[in-house]
Amino acid sequence: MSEHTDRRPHDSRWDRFYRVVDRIPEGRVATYGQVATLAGLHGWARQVGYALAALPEDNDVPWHRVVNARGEISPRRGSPAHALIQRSLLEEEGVAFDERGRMDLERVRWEG
DNA sequence: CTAGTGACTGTTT
DNA sequence: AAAACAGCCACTA
Repeated sequence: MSEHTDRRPHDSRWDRFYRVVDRIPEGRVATYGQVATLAGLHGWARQVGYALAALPEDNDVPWHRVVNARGEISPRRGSPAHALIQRSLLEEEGVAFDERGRMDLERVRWEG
């Protein structure tokens, strides 16, 4: 992000995550823990979710390519609709889901 | 400062 | 294999 807008405290921190998410290729996914580790912050998986939840609607970050370690889309408490949108976006990129709503991480996971 | 919360994860039931 | 537990860390009120 811009060096001039670092005044918001979380931006500099969360930007580390956004940077990593931004590198996930189309048709691939990464787990929250993976994003945290690649950002050099092992163990901050929960914060990755928190950071993504704080994204504005008009963002360029491929937030939909981040899933949980079970290979499924993490359920939202507030808006279930967003999870459905995420699944649609992934399916558009060719990511397949089984009848239980899970994807094959071995196959679609981005290794970074 | 304490307590509650969450788009998490690895371990144990 | 699914659910429950217990760590986990920053943000908010």
